[in-house]
Formats: sequence, structure tokens, C-alpha cells
Amino acid sequence: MPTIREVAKLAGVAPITASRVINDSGYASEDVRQRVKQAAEQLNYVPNVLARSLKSKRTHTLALVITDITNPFWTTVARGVEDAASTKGYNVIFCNTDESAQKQSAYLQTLIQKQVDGILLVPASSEENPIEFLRQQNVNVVLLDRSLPNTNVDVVRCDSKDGAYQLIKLLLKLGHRRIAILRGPFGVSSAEDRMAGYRFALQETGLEVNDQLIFSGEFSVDSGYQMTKKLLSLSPRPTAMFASNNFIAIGALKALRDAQVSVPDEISVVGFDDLPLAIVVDPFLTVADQPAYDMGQRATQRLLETIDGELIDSVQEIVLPVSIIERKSTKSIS
Amino acid sequence: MPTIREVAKLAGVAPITASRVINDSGYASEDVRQRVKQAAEQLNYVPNVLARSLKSKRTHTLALVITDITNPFWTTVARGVEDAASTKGYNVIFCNTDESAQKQSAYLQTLIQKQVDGILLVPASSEENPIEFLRQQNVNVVLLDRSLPNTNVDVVRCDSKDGAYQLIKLLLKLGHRRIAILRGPFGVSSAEDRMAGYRFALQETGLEVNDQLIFSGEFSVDSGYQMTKKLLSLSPRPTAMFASNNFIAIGALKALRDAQVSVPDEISVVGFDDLPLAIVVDPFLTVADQPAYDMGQRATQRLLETIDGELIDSVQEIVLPVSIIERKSTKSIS
DNA sequence: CTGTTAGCGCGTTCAT
DNA sequence: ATGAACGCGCTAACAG
Repeated sequence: MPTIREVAKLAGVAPITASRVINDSGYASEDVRQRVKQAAEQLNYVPNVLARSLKSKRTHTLALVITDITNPFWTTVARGVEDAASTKGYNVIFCNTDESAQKQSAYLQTLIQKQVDGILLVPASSEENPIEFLRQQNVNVVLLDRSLPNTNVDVVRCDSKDGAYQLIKLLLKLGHRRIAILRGPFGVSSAEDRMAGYRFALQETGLEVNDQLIFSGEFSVDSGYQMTKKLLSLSPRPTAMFASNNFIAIGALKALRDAQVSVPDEISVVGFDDLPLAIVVDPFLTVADQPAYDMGQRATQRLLETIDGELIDSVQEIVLPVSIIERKSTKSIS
Repeated sequence: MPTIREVAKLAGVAPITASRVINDSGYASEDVRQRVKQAAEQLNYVPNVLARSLKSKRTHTLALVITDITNPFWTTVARGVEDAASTKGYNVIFCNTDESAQKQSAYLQTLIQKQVDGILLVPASSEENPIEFLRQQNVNVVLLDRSLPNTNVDVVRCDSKDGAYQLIKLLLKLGHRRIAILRGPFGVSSAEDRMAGYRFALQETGLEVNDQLIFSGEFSVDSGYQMTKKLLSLSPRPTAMFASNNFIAIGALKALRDAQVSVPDEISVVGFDDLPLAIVVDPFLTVADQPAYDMGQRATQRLLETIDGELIDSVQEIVLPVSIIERKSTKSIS
């Protein structure tokens, strides 16, 4: 792999001159310009941006640290991120933490070593706050989907509380009173917010929150399945349930099918996160849909702004609205 | 961000000594060891691997160039890649080409500039062969999913021809004779292979391949939808159809639903690529399932081997078997 | 318009 | 056991 020095030599100029031509910075006579370009062409010269980055302190590389790219919600976010990043000339390294604080901190460590210009982080549930560490290292961060308590960072997230609130309201209007929730991990703000929305809707209607109807688990298919099995052993059985994430919803629907409980005839189900349109031929689950792609894009734009030093002072929390999509998984109680 | 020089200064030693302690290379007295470690701790020292990479010519970063991370098939591949990579201490940059040769070459250019140690590439359909360029640049490459004609590169792909063959055989056994194919882009080896499998199965059975029953398009939902609409205008209508990719299958199913053609009563449908189990609560499409995760993993392992210079000489083509999953979208003709 | 010098942060080579 | 010098490839800063 040729260096700029070799190009310069072939063109009969000094390295810096070749550099100027190649980066189109500074002056250069047409003659020199030609010679350098030709030399670069001839040698198949490709600049080594590592060396450049070492000086410029810019790598034009971002990192996306999510829990699992396999979840269609995160996939869509990732696509939004990559699109926004590549438009501005940035690349994206992606990392899956699987909600493990350990994996997360290992990744963050490496990413900082690699001098990424910024990190989009979906913080894994954990005691430790990763932000302080990142701050010390002077990395730009934007939190994605989840906020962190007592932490002054940019966040781009969706309105989980409102989404949950609306879904429960919808069930209440249909006459349901025994409404269960399959909630996500403690300490994860989106899970807590959805729980809060659930609570709020019930209380607003003058209903008590029944602890028996609250099931907690992971944001996973398996967990959704397990929680639903427990739920089904209750008697009287709830007439409606709220699966607080797409994977939980899938697990729930599987469990209901296995138990031959029909939706919505025997139980109404609402979910959070839509399954991408492309995936489901005949969608039937009523959900609160989050603008995943937008979220990725917005967060990336925000991150790039802070990298460019535009808005260093003001910390922003961008909350995107969710939209309720009513389909066929709920039914009025009679 | 502190440099090793500052750490050394604080510890009262020379930079190189600090370096030795931190990288655990060479000798250092226990006393010095302690002092350096403490200094590093105190300053929150994180080594700048850019500088290291500049010397070592290793970035421990790979790139995954796919068409669209949003396709669950690629998502799964991506997860396999990232898992295999991170296990070995590598990070992964991901890029979406959307089948555009232009985007692809722009990405490849940047990736080389960034000195990635290797590239996992799903080549976009194009006249130009990107491999020669990569060869010149001395980058390690493993092709994913698709091979390239007359090109001596490692490939990890699935047995598309056999998958298609088996699916068509299955339809033939059910008595179908008018079997349509919704094929993918010309010049994309997986699309061509599936076409070949289709052809082969028919010919083996002594049937002629009827050009009217061959529809060509993109690997996209929309394209699947369009092709199916055309297919439905045929009379007599085919009794069975083969959607040669997951997105095409989704589009096809949508079109069939919109036209109120029932599957499998009025038409049998088989597809390529399974929709991830997690996604589909009640899967019903009969498909040839590719081991997407494995493919990602195997390709990455192979790439890392070549990076480590283990097997530079022998070019390998790894072909993974697909498995037919029979469900409820086909019916015997009577 | 072009070139010399110097340094980004690190680690290899060769001394001491 | 520790350190000085040098260079990876590139580009500001400063001549000329």
C-alpha cells in the first residue's frame, strides 16, 4: 500500500504538496496537480485515514451500542442511524450488549480506545452509570430509547408512558377492569415508563392497581411466554393484557396459542412496538408504535451536532410521540 | 485525554516504561509497575489504539457490507458476524448498499481508507467486479451469500440451488405442473442459483420451463407484490408459486390476500428464507430455511483466519445446506 | 505556488 | 530493569 510519500516521489514533488492536491487544500499549479493525480492513480493510492485521524482527532466513526440487533425495533433504529451517519460521511460500529452491563462496559472501553467520535447508547440495565466514565473520556454521547436517572445527557426516546397510558385507556373503554401488564426489567426507563402509564390510566379511572396482575420479566420472547403462563393460572383470569415490548408480545401470543386461549375472544391483548409491516402479512395486534427509524436518525443528527460543537451547552431530551394502531386483538367486554 | 507520556511523567518514568507496564510486555520492577498503574488509574488513561494501529497495521475492525440490515435474514447474519468478531476482539462496521453498486464502491473506498482488517461483502449486482480493487488494496475479503463469476475469493453461502430444487420437487410431488417462480435480480448468484434449481427440478421431471411463469424483479416486498399481480392475471393461473426470497414472499402473500386468493386452497406458495421464528406467531409458509446466523459466524471465522495469515493460499467456497420446513402453505392438487 | 520541519501517540530497536 | 531515538502516514505551521 503506497504512501503519500511515494506518490509525491513519483510526481516529483514534496509529500505535503501531494497532500494538498489530494485533499484539495491550498494552492497547486495545474501542472503539479496533474502529475500528482496521475501518480496517485497509477499507484492506486488510498490515503490512510488513521494517520490523518491521529492528527485531526476525528475518526468519522460512530458507535451504536444496542441490546440486540436481532430485535426488529433495534434493526430499524440501526438503519436510521446508519443512514443519517453515512449521509454525513460517518461510519457506524454496532455492538450488542444483550442487556449485560459487563459487555457494555467492555464495548465502551474499546470504542473509546478506537477514538470513535461519538456513541449512541441504549444503556443496559445496571447499577453503574456508564455516563460518568464516558464524560471523563470526553466522548460525545446520545442516549437512545432510555434515559438514565440524575444524568445530564442528551436523550432521544419515545413517549413510553403516554403510549402505555393510551393503550390501557383503550382497554378500559372497552370495559376491561382486570388488565394485566407484562412489564420489562426494573431500572430500564422505558419499562418503568410503560409501567407508570399503566398505573396512571388505572388510577385516573379510579381503579386500584392489583399487584397480582403485574408480571415482571425481560424484554424477550421466552420471558413473555413464561409470564403469560403464570398469568393464565390466575383465577379469575384477567380479561385483557398489555405486553410491554414486541418480544414479550410474541411470547405472550405463543403461550396463548399453546394454551388455546383465543385472542380477542377470551382475552384482549395490546402490545408495545409494532412488528415491522414487512414482516407481518396480516397484522392483527393492536400496538403503540414507536417511530424507530426516526429515533435513530434524530439521535444521530443530534450526536453529529454535538460533535461539530454546535450545541455543547444545552442538554436536550427529545421525546418522540408514539401512535396507537388499533387492529383486531382487542374486543369489548360484555 | 491523557497520553502515555503524561502517565509516565506522573509515575516518574519514561513513556516506554509506562507502555511496557500497560501492555504487560517486557520487564518492570514491581515498584514501577505499581506507580504506573496508579498513575494510569488516576488520569483515567485509555490508550489510543489509532497510534498503535498506525504502527501495527492492524485495526481490529472488520466491515460488514450488506444490502439492507432491515431484512431479518441479514439481521441474523449480522448478529452472527458480530458475535464471532467480538469474541476475537474485533469490532464491526456495518454498511447498507441497497443493491447499489455506487454505494458499495463508496463504502469500500472508505473502509479501505480506515484500514479495516477485513471485509465481509454481499456483492451488489453490478457489471463491475469489486474484488480486483480490493485485491490491489490488499484487504482480506470473504464474500457472503453470493459468489462472483470468475473470481478467486473465499465465499460462504447457502445452497440456493438445492433449496429451490427441493421446494419445487415438493410442489411437483403434490401434483402441481404450472409452477411459477418470482425470481430475484439477474447477476445475483443466489437469485440465479434458485432459478437454476427451479429449472432443474422441472426438467428432471420432464417438464418444459414455461417463460410465462417466470417473473423477475427485486428482492423486495414491493417487487413481490407487483410480480404476483402480474401472475394472477395469467389464465389459466398457475397452481403454485415459488417466492425466491423472504421479502418477495411477503409481497406475494399481501397481493394474494388483496386479491382474495386463498393459500393454499387456490394456490400453493413456497418461499426462500424463513421469517425468524420470533417474528411469526403462527408460521404457515413452507420455506427453504438458510442458516443465517451460522453463515455470518462461519464467514467471520474464515475472514479472521485469513487475516491471521493462516490460510492465505487456498481459496475456499463454503456451502451451507438449507433445510426445508414444511408448513401449511401448500396443498396437493386434486 | 512549493518545500522544510515538526508532531499527533505509540511501540520497536537498540543502547545503557 | 530502564531509557533514547526513531518512525508509522499524514498534515499544520511556518518559511521561501
